[in-house]
Amino acid sequence: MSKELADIIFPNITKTVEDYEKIYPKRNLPEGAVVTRFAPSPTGFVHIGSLFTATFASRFARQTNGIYYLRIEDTDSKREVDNGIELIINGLKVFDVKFDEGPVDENNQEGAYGPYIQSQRKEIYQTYAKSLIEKGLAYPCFCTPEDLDKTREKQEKLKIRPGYYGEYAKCRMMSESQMIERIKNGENYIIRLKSPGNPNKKVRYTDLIRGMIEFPEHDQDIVIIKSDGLPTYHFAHAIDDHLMRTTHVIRGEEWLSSVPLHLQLFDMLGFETPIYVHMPTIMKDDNGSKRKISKRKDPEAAASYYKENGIPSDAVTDYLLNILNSNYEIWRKENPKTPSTEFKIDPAKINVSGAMFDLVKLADVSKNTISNYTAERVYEEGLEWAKMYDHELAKLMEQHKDFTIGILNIERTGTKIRKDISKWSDLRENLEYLYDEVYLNKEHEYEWQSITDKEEIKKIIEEYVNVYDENDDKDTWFNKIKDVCEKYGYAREVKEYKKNPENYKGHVGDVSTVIRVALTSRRNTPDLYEILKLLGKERMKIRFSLI
RNA sequence: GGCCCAUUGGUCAAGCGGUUAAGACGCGGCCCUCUCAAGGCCGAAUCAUGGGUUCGAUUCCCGUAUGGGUCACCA
Repeated sequence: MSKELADIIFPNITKTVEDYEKIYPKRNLPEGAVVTRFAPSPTGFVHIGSLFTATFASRFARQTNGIYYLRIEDTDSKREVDNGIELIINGLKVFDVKFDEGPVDENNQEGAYGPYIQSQRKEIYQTYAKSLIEKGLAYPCFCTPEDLDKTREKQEKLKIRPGYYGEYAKCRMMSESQMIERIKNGENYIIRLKSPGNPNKKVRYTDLIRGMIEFPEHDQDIVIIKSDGLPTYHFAHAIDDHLMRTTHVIRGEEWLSSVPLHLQLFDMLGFETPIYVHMPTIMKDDNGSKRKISKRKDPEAAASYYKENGIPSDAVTDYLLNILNSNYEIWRKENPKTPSTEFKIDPAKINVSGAMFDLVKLADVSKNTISNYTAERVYEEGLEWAKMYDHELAKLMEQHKDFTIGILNIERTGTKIRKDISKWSDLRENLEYLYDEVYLNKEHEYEWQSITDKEEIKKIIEEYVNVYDENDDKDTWFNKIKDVCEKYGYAREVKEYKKNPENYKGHVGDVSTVIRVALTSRRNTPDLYEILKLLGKERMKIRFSLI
């Protein structure tokens, strides 16, 4: 019936929808396998919310032995960026999100359901658009942007729902011969869907996370093919997800309200509808009010922020998993060293309302993550970070590799693990004062505590130098400090001092602090015995001589 | 504004008609301890609100408020 019109609009389309059904057959996958995808615009920027969604989607596919693929949605040429595809792939790889199919770099793609770049699928979309026109389910629209603005203004004035529908869908009413004539005259046009929806009727669908949702039917004649011949998101979504045999459409909550349209599209195209999964939006606390975490205002909205700030990607993943399924935290506590991929995500446990992104909590998660690393791993990852963001530190770490690993290994083995690093940028504070070239070339403010008298300090130090032996074991070492205490009128035990404070000038803690501060100029350090052993007696003496 | 979604401590949240309303982060205190970090113990702090339904509502229903999303030839 509308074959003539369809042929005039798409004269070069020779394949049919049946051809494509054959080219992209149903996937042969085990029962329950989830086929899903990551479908970004190639802006190169990976948003924390996208990472959240991708983390869930990739694991969900993996745990069902399904497929996770990448599809690039580049139907808006205005938004593209150089190397956009690689930036996305690499940006996600860092967080252990990998694809089974899709583009692998700017020029290559893998998988049997491609091309996976929408701009390369123009003919496919047009084939389906042509078929819709043939069936009288779509039509060309000649309205200019100005025309559209005018109707919108009119609708706003009248306080009625804006849009291209009902009596406002002017071109829908046009006769076919008139359409053909205007096309032949060379007028510009786009293709619109002839929506059969009735807004007084309801559509229902069940979201995997949200349960049943009811909407009025969609009745707008939305654009499916733009004037550049490329499809709009909605049209491409229906066709691609059908042809790529997607079982689950996992995407951000912002798409929720277009579900009625998508359902309609699948129906008109004769496709089976996928299962929809709308992920909650990650929010940000902005002076007491809640808002969507934003690329423009919040640096932490970029997935790359965490790398720059020295937060291990494992920690970010752990935190994200934490807001994804709150039972993850308990699992993690019971399985501190198991790869997080072993955790079975339950989509039903995903919270519907968007979580406020909490950098403080992230720091805690990260602290635990790092505490489970070996000293070597801390060294390697820390160095990798420092090479990018703290060159001076990187140089020191490289020059003193074994020494640095030694420091990092203090209180890292056994049952009582030290947890004082939550990000690689903490490393400078933790290491710097132990490198001689930094320490020896600096004026120091000594943070003496209870014993502040210079003469007394010198006396203690001198005596300590006399008794210290690098070969002592920890007990012997500590007993020698206690001997110094006794000699100068300090209690050997803190408890003893607390019982009879009038009998002593102080206790072993005070004396230890003197040694610690004389050695490092600071009050807080890891285990003194270990530090002394790493530094050795000679360097100890040099440091003491500075006070 | 229309439509849709949500609402348990400051934050993440368990809960799914009867509970002293878990747990984690953060905060405060104590303990442990050579300092700090950690760890242990304790504490302050929560069911937005008004109606129903019910013997009984945090839980079910309706309204209100608040927050969020969405209404393009952007995705």
